[in-house]
Amino acid sequence: MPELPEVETVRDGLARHVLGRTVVDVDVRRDYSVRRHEAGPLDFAARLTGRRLEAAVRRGKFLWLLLDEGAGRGDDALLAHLGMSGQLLVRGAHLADAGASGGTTDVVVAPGSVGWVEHPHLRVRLGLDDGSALDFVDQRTFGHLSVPDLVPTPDGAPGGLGSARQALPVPVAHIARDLLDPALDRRAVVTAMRARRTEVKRALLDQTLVSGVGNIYADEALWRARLHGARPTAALRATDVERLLDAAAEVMTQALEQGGTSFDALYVDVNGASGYFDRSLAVYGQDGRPCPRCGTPVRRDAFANRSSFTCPRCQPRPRPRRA
DNA sequence: CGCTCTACCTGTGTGC
DNA sequence: TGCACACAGGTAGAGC
Repeated sequence: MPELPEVETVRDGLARHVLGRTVVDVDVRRDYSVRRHEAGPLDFAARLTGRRLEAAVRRGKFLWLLLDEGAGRGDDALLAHLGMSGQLLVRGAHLADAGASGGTTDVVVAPGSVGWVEHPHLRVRLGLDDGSALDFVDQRTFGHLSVPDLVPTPDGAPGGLGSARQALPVPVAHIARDLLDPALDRRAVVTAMRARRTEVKRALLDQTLVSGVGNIYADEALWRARLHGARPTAALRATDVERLLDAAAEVMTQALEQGGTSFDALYVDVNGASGYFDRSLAVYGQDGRPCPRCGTPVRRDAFANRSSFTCPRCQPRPRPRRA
């Protein structure tokens, strides 16, 4: 599933392959994929057509492409959330000269030409001015695209953008900075998490506290920090929370490095953890397999309509608290 | 307001 | 073989 490292891999690919291009055609194959664009698919297409893609920005699991100035309107952006199966694929002619970044020898086929195979889960296609296409592909349709306005926030934009771009897409305004954002206030996150009256895994997954962590990396981070996700945040020491945040940042950085090395230059692609990080997962999806640290079989438990994976020895479950 | 729970989707895998 | 159902899970919004 696309969490922060996978989304960052996509952002990087977009930054290298589509910036400077202008959208010349918008083909929404499934309206549901633009459901968050409240003015509807026609308005979505109208707002994008003729616009130039100027920067690729990410916060947590949200990703957006800043658009050049629209006629008589404020700043806006093409916003994407990949959900659990979304992909952004760059396909087409301009990749022929992308050898410097990817070294690919693949035959490049223009969209629509002989030999072109369209992805069965293509939801939205953006035709670009060099004959290439940016495809939004999403099997399970939890992902979505929209073109929201940018709004100034007290928090400001991620990643050291210029002051003219100190703004976030409306749907991202409430999302906290992520663990790889240099401007993240770690101490404030620790304080906020400990102030919560909930379990630590729930707090780690709360995108308004710190963003980018999903179910997979939450379990991996908790395992690295030797904490059970059911531990009450209020009972944790500050050093426990700091260790957890360090572990989460570390595991996501490592995943990002692996994702980067396996990145196929022909695609701006993401297959989620199943694509390339599987072999490095200590506990997620590993029920019954030995814990890499102590050999105790990894355990799977129900958690919030999904699963949690833990080592019962390294991460002892807290004693049930009485109210 | 703070926290928990569910709806939203569809392809894949499993059990009967 | 075919059908039913569980499962994967991020987010918004409803509910308490």
